[in-house]
Amino acid sequence: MIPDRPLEVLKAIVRDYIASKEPVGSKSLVERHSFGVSAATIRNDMAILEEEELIVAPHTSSGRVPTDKGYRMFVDQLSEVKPLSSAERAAIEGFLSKSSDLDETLGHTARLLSQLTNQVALVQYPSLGRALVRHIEIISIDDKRLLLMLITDSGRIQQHVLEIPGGYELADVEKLRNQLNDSLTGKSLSEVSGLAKSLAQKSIGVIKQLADRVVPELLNLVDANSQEKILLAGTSNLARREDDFPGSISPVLEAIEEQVVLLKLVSEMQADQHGVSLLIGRENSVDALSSTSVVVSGYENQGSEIAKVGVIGPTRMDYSSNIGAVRAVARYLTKSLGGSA
Amino acid sequence: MIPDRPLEVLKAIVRDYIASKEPVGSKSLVERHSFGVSAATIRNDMAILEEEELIVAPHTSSGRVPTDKGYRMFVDQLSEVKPLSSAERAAIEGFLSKSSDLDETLGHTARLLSQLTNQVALVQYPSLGRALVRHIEIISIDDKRLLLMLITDSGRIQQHVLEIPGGYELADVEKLRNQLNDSLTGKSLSEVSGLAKSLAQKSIGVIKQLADRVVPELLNLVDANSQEKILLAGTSNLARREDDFPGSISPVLEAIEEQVVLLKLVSEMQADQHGVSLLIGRENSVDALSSTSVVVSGYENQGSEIAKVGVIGPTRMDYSSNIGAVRAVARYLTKSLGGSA
DNA sequence: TATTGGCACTCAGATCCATTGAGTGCTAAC
DNA sequence: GTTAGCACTCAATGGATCTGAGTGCCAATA
Repeated sequence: MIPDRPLEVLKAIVRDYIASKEPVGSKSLVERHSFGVSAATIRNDMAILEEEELIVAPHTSSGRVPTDKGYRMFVDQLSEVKPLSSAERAAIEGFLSKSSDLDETLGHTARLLSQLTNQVALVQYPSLGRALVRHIEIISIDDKRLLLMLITDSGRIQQHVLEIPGGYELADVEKLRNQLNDSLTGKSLSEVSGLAKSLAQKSIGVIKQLADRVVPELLNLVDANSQEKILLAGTSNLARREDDFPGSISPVLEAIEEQVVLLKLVSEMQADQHGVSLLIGRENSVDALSSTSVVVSGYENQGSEIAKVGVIGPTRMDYSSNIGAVRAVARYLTKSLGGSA
Repeated sequence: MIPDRPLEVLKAIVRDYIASKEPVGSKSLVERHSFGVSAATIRNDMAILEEEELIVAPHTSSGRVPTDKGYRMFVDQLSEVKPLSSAERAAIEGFLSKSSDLDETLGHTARLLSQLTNQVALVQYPSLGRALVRHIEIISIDDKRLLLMLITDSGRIQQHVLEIPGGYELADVEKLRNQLNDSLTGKSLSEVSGLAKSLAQKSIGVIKQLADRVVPELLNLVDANSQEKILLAGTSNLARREDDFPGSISPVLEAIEEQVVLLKLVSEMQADQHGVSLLIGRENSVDALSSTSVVVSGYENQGSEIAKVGVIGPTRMDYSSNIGAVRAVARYLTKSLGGSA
């Protein structure tokens, strides 16, 4: 267990380091904060912190810098997060209320969050897996092509054009559509596969022919597209923090552009205190991201979490305000989805 | 007019500089290429090129570097572009054939192009303005909500959920939908506005009430969403070329993330030789992009250009292969759209 | 007239060295 | 437990010097 004052010293170090980017030494520490003790005493405290691997010295006889573990202790101690300014709240309200469809809402959210935090924002698309079928539609485009659509309760819409080489009768399409809707509406996507197949088998005649064409495509929509997706915004914010990254930022950018990696990372994160979850530095398993931290929060529709929003930036970030911003945006997003989508 | 040998010298300088990133001097020039003349002669030629502002010396007595004008002359002289390797062709075919809907196709295209060129790829969404209405659909979601959809011949689909506070009759919706389709299908989006409005006016009774609700939203879809959109991929490729940019890359990233700027830039470009259009360095009007070049080509649907694909990278880029890649990808994209979308 | 060898000159970049100063660890005293 | 004092370390800074690739120019050559 770390005694009280050393803990305060750690917090001060983190704050100063975040603000100045310079390793912080005992002297500047006593100058800026009023600990009521001398620099030498602080040095003793710092020795304890170093012993615990909460801080390190980049070179012998230089100031100290927090380690991942140090940041972790810092945020775990964080009792309250910086609330947003009223201007920021207004910005969120204004921004999100404007959007109409899901794509737009999420796009706006990403941009907004990146501006609010000056970090790279990420918005995960609602996972199809947990979603429910709201409606299935089949639209005639011309005499040989149909547009198949799948609409989920999270507002996500998937569509695919399919060719019916032999043409089709409108009435048959209508029938099939009704059958599909009757048996699938309200079901979760994971159930669709089984149900749709058995429906195709039970059909007969012309309808069966159509169904044999349509159902596989429907499954494709569910399947191929339940591959999740993450939206990024504000990549340039990373570049601006360039010197917070050891070599070049390019591997970092590469890693976050790699959807698969990012998705895995994000989906493994479980919300903890403040309804926000974060990974600091090497706490995440992706090597290229070892000097970044990820802050995410879940957003909900109909009371259950459907996906995550968050930011990613250098470990040396302002955790307090980023946590605040991510949490606020997640809440507004939840609200905005509950409203209209 | 520039005499022959000096022109060859220019080409050699551009090529060597692109390959080495070092200012190139007369001596290394005669070593690497067989001009059959001495370094002193080359120096004279270089004096001419410098006179014409095709090359400059970063510092007195250092090698020379091509200017924007020099690059321009170089590409204008370019008689053939580097053809893709068969592996690359195969990659394109394989990649694009997999995609089903427009979103996916364009997403794949962007990733593909960025990998092919090692540059930042950009893909413009088909402009709604020039597109034709293929189909309008109104789908009942629940008893108070409708989903309005607009499908264009380029395969782009816009949708919006709208609330009908008083509820509606399915039959009325059906009627309205038929009316809309009858009068709008096949029309260009720019005509939709007028036609839809007059249709709303001519209607009567319940249908009119519905139309008054639906038509404005339809116009919104056409309007608000005819704001165009550009997809980016491979931003990290820019970061890798870090030192090709004077200060930091961050302003460059910022500029290309700014959709509006990029759209303006791209849409002002007109295809020239090779079916490809390019802006070199300061030829573009965006200040932050003064040390980048943009290579784009149009892609088509139904024989007319609907939008552009391309790459953006440092002026010091391999124009020959990038032009080749962009052109090839644009062609395949055209083909792929013609096929199924 | 175009080409060439020769030569003095320039200047960015590397290398070396001394200086500086923030910061440390330790010890002895309070 | 705290503090003052002190010797020590080492990154960063700023000359000073050296080096070499490359230039521009000129007089000689073909």
